[in-house]
Amino acid sequence: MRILLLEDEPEMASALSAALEARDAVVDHVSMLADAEEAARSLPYDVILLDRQVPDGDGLSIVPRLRAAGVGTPVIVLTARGELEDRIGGLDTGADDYLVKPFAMEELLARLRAIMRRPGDVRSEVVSFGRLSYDFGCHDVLIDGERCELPRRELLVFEALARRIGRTVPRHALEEAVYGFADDIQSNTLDAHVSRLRRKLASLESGLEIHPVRGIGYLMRRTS
Amino acid sequence: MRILLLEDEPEMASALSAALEARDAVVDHVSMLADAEEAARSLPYDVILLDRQVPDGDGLSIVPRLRAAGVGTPVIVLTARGELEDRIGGLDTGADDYLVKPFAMEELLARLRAIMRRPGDVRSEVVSFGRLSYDFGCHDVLIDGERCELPRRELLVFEALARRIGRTVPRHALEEAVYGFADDIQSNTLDAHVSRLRRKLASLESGLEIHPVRGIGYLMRRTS
DNA sequence: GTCGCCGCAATGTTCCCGCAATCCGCCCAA
DNA sequence: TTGGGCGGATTGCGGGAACATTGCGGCGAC
Repeated sequence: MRILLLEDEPEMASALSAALEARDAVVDHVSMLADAEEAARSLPYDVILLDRQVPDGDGLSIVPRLRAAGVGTPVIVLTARGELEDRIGGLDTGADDYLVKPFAMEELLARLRAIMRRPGDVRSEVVSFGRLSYDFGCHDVLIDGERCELPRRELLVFEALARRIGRTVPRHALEEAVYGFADDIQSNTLDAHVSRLRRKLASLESGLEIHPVRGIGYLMRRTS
Repeated sequence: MRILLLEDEPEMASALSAALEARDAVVDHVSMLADAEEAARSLPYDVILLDRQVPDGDGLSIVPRLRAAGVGTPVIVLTARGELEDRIGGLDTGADDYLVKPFAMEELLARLRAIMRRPGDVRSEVVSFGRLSYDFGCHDVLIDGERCELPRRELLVFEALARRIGRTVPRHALEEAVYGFADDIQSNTLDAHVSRLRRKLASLESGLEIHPVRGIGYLMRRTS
């Protein structure tokens, strides 16, 4: 496991490094924000551990920049700033977990294991695909920053496809996302919504297109 | 967002439900272990919230059973048992996060958002053979990360062979995988699919090849 | 009332599938 | 050695299944 550690207190840093390396992790330790951001951008770490108080700013500040740059590496914040609003702010800035110092090393290791059990990278609350961006939080579709209204069903289809952009979304998963479990749907209503959504994405020149995957479902990807 | 809530204290349960539903979540509330396990097995929730102390046991105990059954839904534990070893044990049992009561509702919501930023709720099974990888969940074949389209029948053949890579798959097992049990197939249709698949694997330089095993079936292995 | 979304169904379109004809390579026996 | 038989390989084609598109009636929101 490759770990990037941003921590400016030498004692804390060496203690963490030692404990992690004892668990067969490879730790890259940096003390400055800028170094951390550059390392995270250029190397594929499995997880990033961030201290908030570092000499050149708030460690948390690199998270949105990394997410915007497409770096989805999980982030765990380690900090003495443990007030409720700090924790909430940290998580909503894009961190995956938030541990308040002092913490038990065993708990950090357990939380690392929990994060490593999950496959794939984290996705930011707001995703951008070329001219189009989507905010999963407030369900807003923006094209060139302009809000674009979508009917409810089409929005649900879009959201389900956007969550797994570039990968096939099985038909039953789409039906589940658009209707509930109980809701039984007949006919080709789902296809109709997909069709209308597809046309809108095209006419808005959103840079996204929806492809059918015969016998399986649908897939959305950037226009090639 | 669909949430399964296991909580036996009525006050806590209704407070949680109300707060979550105010955020547009759909909450299924159960008070017993057995109900929670059955619901989690049969319905695809986005996240499961578990209380540990419920009348018929420890809420955590269903997590390993769900994981073993292939249910990968994220789990957040909400409990009064907040000792260090409880937290570590909870995380290592398969929980994704662990919140100790009393907690601030806002923090739970933030941790929910953090978990929902992740791409899939279900751990999809992905296998890699050199340049090629296959995702059994969404049925995507990737070569060097690039999605490669396969017709449904060929995909089913590939899937059956990939499950037993390096070992012979008998003809009847392939037929069963590609068609149902009932479906009766005549002629050499299966061979035709194998042939087309083989050609594609070769022309894509996937690093995989399909060999016939005379009188038995077929076998897929890495190119030697 | 009116506007717009939804579910549904009819119709058009595309592409896959099953089939079969033919070819190839291996093995065996005369 | 050679011809025949057998199991598999390959490929073109017609039918049909899956998907696309669009119009309509209904109902709910405002």
